[in-house]
Amino acid sequence: MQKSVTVDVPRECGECPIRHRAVCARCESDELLRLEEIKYYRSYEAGQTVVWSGDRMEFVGSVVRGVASLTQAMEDGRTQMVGLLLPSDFVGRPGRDSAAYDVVATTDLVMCCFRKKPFEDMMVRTPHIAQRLLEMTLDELDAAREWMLVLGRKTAREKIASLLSIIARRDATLNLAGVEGPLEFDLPLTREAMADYLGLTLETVSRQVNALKRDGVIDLVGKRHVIVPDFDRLSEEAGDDSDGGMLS
Amino acid sequence: MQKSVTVDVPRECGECPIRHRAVCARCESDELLRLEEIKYYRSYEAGQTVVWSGDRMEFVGSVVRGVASLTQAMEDGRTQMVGLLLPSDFVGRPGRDSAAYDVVATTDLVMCCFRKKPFEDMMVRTPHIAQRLLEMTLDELDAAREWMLVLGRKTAREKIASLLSIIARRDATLNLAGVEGPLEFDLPLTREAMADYLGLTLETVSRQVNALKRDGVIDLVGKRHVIVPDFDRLSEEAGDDSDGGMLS
DNA sequence: TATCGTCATTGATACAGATCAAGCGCGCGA
DNA sequence: TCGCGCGCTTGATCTGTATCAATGACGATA
Repeated sequence: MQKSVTVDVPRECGECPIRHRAVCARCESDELLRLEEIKYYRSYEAGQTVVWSGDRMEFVGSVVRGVASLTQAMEDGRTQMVGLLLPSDFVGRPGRDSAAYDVVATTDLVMCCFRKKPFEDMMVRTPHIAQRLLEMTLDELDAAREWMLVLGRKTAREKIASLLSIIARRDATLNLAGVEGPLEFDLPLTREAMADYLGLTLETVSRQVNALKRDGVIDLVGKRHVIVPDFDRLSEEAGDDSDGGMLS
Repeated sequence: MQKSVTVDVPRECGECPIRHRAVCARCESDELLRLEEIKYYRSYEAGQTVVWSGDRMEFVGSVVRGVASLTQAMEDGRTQMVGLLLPSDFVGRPGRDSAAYDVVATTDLVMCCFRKKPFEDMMVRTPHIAQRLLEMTLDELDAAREWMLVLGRKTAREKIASLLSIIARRDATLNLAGVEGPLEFDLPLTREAMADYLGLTLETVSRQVNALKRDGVIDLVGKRHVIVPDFDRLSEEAGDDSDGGMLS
């Protein structure tokens, strides 16, 4: 049964919650107007696939609300998440016409889409967009490299702590969030999705999450709501330099 | 003892072996002239560190000859390679002033360097450079994501086969190389560097390389020269779709 | 209220790859 | 020519995580 997703989207870019972080962040108001002409919103419900790997990409766009994941699968079913897309993140590669990864909504999702061709045309004429996209891509590359360290060298416990720390950090920068005091957030991922993110099985994820809880590193309300009483402690468990490194 | 590295570099960009693949690939001849004014070459010998993570970056640049690696280390010494830089690859991030990773020459290395500030200035005025850098960064991101699947989900044997396949492919596109017939190349990495690339120990790397040899998937001349009699077979061992996917 | 499905937990066991420990082979400098 | 060091191999053993197998908890549907 089709659950109806309330589409409560800004009508103007000026009011958009991701206005200052997305690919359009650097646009002047006239550029924004032209973007507005080619944009449209689309909603997906949790679990829905946005694009299948190999399919023709009709659009590129930004996550406005919700969370999506980029995953890659082997023929025998082994699956690795290769991107976690939070609000303001960009989906799609200008210049390529078929998707390289599966894009799946892991929560209810709203995307701001641009038909691919007009967007590409606009990118050529609008350096502000290309500049911002370069910056965002470089950030994603950094994130991917941090993730490679997690996948290649960390223990299961450190992997879980790393994931929680990454989500906590991104959640904190997205919302207001003073750095001090207990952090608190909802996990946007099932245990299985966490396993796909971290290169583990869902059983190991479950065991290690509960171990971190037993050890007081985190607290759980239900299965998805996480409280982090001491972020430095969590960073330590993640094996990160204890530089207190909030912010990127 | 300082081994002298013969610096046999092109004097003009027009004769440069990476002219059509590097960050300057799209430049017109007048743009190239301006780049030539701010460029200089630097050589490193195998094993030398080009930049330390956290250090101030004085320059950005391209690998002209040789191989370098980008690595990240944890406090306790665990090390993960996060980038393998072959000729034409770009080092450094415009807009950031301290290095995020260690850059180490894994073979003798020649780099074409640009002082950071003048290059950044030039990037603003020269869309061709920014465009090409975006394209290259997107390619690197794709490579990083393929690598994440390797790190997260593949067995030791598949990891080794994947690495060999990646190097064979890049080597083939760099040189002439018809697709058919046995491929042949030198491994630019020690067993330890391969282990750091793949999230394994050097012992496991050694065992699996020799296992692939015993099984006839590869042949070795000495310890570093690899012959691949059947590339499809290698791809299969790597767990890749047997789409015969040469080229990206 | 009963039933089903999804998501998560928990336990027992197996195994791939890490770890610990020699030992080899080749190039280089003395 | 010897000996040393580095890169690599090989073997024995240990262990962290996967795998296999129930079971539990909750929300939705009938």
